[in-house]
Order: sequence, then structure tokens, then C-alpha cells
Amino acid sequence: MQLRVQTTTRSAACGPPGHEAPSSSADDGLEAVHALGMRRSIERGRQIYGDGDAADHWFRLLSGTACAVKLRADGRRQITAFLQPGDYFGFEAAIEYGFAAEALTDLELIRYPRARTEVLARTDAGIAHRFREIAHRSLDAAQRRLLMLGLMSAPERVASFLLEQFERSADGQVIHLAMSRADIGDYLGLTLETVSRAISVLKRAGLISVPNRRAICILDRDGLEELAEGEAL
Amino acid sequence: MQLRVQTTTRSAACGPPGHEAPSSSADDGLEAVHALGMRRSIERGRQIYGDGDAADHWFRLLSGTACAVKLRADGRRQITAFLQPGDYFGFEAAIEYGFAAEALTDLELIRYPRARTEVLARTDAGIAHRFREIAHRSLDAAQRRLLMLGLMSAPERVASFLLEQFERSADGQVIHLAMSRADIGDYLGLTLETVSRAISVLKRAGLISVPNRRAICILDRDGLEELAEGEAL
DNA sequence: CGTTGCGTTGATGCTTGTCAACGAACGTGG
DNA sequence: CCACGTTCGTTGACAAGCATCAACGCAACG
Repeated sequence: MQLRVQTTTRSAACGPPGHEAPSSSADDGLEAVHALGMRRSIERGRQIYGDGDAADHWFRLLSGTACAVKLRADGRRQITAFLQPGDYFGFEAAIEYGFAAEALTDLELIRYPRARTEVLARTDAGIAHRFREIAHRSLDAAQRRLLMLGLMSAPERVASFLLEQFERSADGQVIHLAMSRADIGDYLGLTLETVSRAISVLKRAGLISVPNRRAICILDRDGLEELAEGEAL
Repeated sequence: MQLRVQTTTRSAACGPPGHEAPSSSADDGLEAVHALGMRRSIERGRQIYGDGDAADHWFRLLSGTACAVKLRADGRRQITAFLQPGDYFGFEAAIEYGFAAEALTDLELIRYPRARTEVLARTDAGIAHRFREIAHRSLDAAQRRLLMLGLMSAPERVASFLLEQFERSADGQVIHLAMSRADIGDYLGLTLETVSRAISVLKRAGLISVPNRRAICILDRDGLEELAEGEAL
């Protein structure tokens, strides 16, 4: 029997950082930075930047969904983050990007020139501070994912993933998935078949329902959380 | 047949951030910060801080080895980072620490009061910038570990771990391990038995030798790298 | 109305976890 | 200094979980 020390709702961020409202001119102390941003539209399936490209810019997603992805020589693929409106990315790269960013849907983003924003950050402590917050949030998210990949079983990972999506993009009780089962698998370190089976298990357990292939309805959120926290199924 | 695009030595950092020389008064732009630090000694096995403690301080390791560790309700354990001299840690926590830090050996560290260093960072853009570098390095390290846990097999992980240790703490060709097999397992998302078996495999393959239980000698570094990059064994 | 892509499900095998025994190193106390 | 117990690492036998291979169903699209 365990005391449940933290029943608090886990912090909403899960893609790299987060900022809830994707407004491009939030009064968040970054006005001088936002002034440097260029709005862009990217269509589904296209790369935003490639692994190894010169990291001249960093980005903020306005609408749509993207992912950060690393491809290995043998074809294995790891998605390190799903990105949603409000998320910053490409931020941690100093010289070259360490992975690619791809559009999972048509999307809009703002592109910031690194050199010029760096100049701002070097002279304006407020901006530097906000940038650091963003980096810390990304780090926090990455560490949560370490725990997921390091010590969760397949159903636990899927439950955890669904809760993550639920926190971030819930529309009532329904999650709309922008990504395929294969993408989810590459995110969770599983195969697409294992993801599919785990979803079926959750469905049979009455925790979720699956109205169609790209939507999932959360029926028992507490049940999902217990599963994700390791209280077994 | 694959072209080897990046034969460049991977960046040395692997624990959170990194700064090669563990001098406490490096002229790195942090003099005003270092002035706030309190030197401490911690003995082997003791906790530096606990999961959920108020994050009043952050730390820099001067000597010895520590680890950042998360314990789950069911007893499963994940080590998110091994910390070596020069590493900063406890940096990303805003209010509470998200995991514990433990001393694997007797060690010395410097403890910085968060509130006071935050004040400095808010007014001094140079310090804020250095802090951001530290956060970015931690993030970069965490993302490399995501790849490890997400898509490497057991022998690949162990090879990757040994190379990591080799980069950071090599003494000639020999690595001295401050941690047990169980700790390595908790770091790699494997059991101690699997770690032990993987080490035996590497030994039989002639890539390493194991003079004693806490030392490992790198015999074929390129072979280890090929294995870690997925060129099979 | 066929084609194509995606998701589901089943059968099977490999990798890793689990349980257990053994052995080597270390520390303690006689 | 040696006998002892304790801890840690290694190895083996077996089980479980997940990956792989393959077939099938369903929906979207031309």
C-alpha cells in the first residue's frame, strides 16, 4: 500500500516548452524578440529543418502539429517530441540542429533569426531570463520522457502518451491525433503493432473508446493515470 | 553500406552540462555567482537532496561522482544522469526538485542559493547567458539519452555508456566506474544481469577487457562506436 | 469500383527480465 | 593472519514482453 504523494495534475507541458496561448504578440517580455519573427506556412509532410542543418533560426509553432525526429543509419527512427501550438523548438541547437523537425499537418510557425535574438538576449536580462525558462521547460519535459522510456511497459507508455495529449489538446473528452500509429510508436520506443495492441487493451479495459482512427475518447482518466503511474492493469 | 557522415568525436558532455575543469574560480563570467557558493562535503551513499524537496539551491560538483535518480512507487528506479566534476545539477528545478541527487562516492560540491543567483541573472545578461548555456547543454544530453533509451539494444546501450564514461573520465585507456552494475542498469533502462551479460559479450568480442569489477579497459574504441551507432556486432 | 494506405489482429521468435545458484572480493572479528 | 559473513558480479534456466512477419479489414481517393 502506497501513499499517493502527488495526485496533483502533472504540469501540462509535454512537447518541448510551452506557453499556453499561441498568440504571436503575448505580453510576455518578448516583444522585441517577436518583432524579429517571420511567419511561415509549411505543408504537411515537409521538413522544417534537417538534422545537421546550420541552426540559424529557432521556431515557435502557431498552428498545426510538428515533430522533432532523429533518424539512425539503420533506419530506426526516434521522435523526441511532438510539437503543438505555442511550443518553441530548435532552441537548444548552438551550431547545427541535432535532429530534424517535420510537419505532421499543414502548419504555421514563426521563425526567429538566432544571431539577432542572441544579441538581444546578451544585452537584455529579461529576455535572457525568458529564454532560460523555455530551455528549462524543455529539459523538464525531456526528463519526464526519460522516465517513460526507461521504466514503463508498453501499455503504461501508451496511457502516459494519451494523458499527455489529453492535457495539451483535449477538446472535451476527445483527443484528436495528428500522428499515425507509427509516429506514436517512434515516440514511445515501440512498434506500431505494439501501440495498436496497447490501445486495444485500454479500449477493452473500458478506459478509452476509439470512435475513429484519429480520435480517442478518454472514459476513465483516473484509471489511465493509475496505469501510467505503475499501479498495473 | 553506409557513408559515415559524422565521425567527429561526440561532444564530451554527458552528465547534465559540463565544463571541463572543475576549478571553483574559473574566469567564466560567473565570478559574482561563485562568490555566493558554499563548499560542502558529502559522504558516499548520502542524499544531496530529495525528490520533492524545496529547490532552494543548485549545485556544482567539484570532486567525486553523484547521480540524479527518480524512484517510482513500485520500486523501479531510473538514474537520469551520472554527475562528474564540473557538472551542474538541480538547475532546472523551479520550485521543487523533480528527482533526488545521491552521492555515489565521497564528494565535494558547491551549493548556490537559487534566490540570490536568480537576482543576479535577472540583472546581469552575461550571467543569464551562461546559465542558459548550461541549461542547453543539459537538454542536449537529455536528448541523446532519449535516443539511447528509445532505440538502442542492450549491448548498444552498454557500449554507448562506456564511450560516454571514456570521454569524460578516461585515465589512459581505463575507465574507473564509480557505480555498481545495478546503477548502470538503472541508468540504461536494463537489469543488472543484462548489463553484466552485455559486458561479457563486449569482452568476448575483444572490444574491452575487465581487469577488475570497477575498471574497464577500452581495447577497440572504433568497434564500440560502430556498435553504439548501430552497425551491429 | 478498384486501388492504396493505414490500422488491427494473429502466429512465432528473439531479446530481455526474473529467479536462482555460484564465485570472487572485501571487511570484520576471532 | 585466517575464518567468516556479506556484498557484488557472473552465469544459467526459464518466462514474459515485445518485435517481426503476415494476413486481413476498412476508409479515403481517384
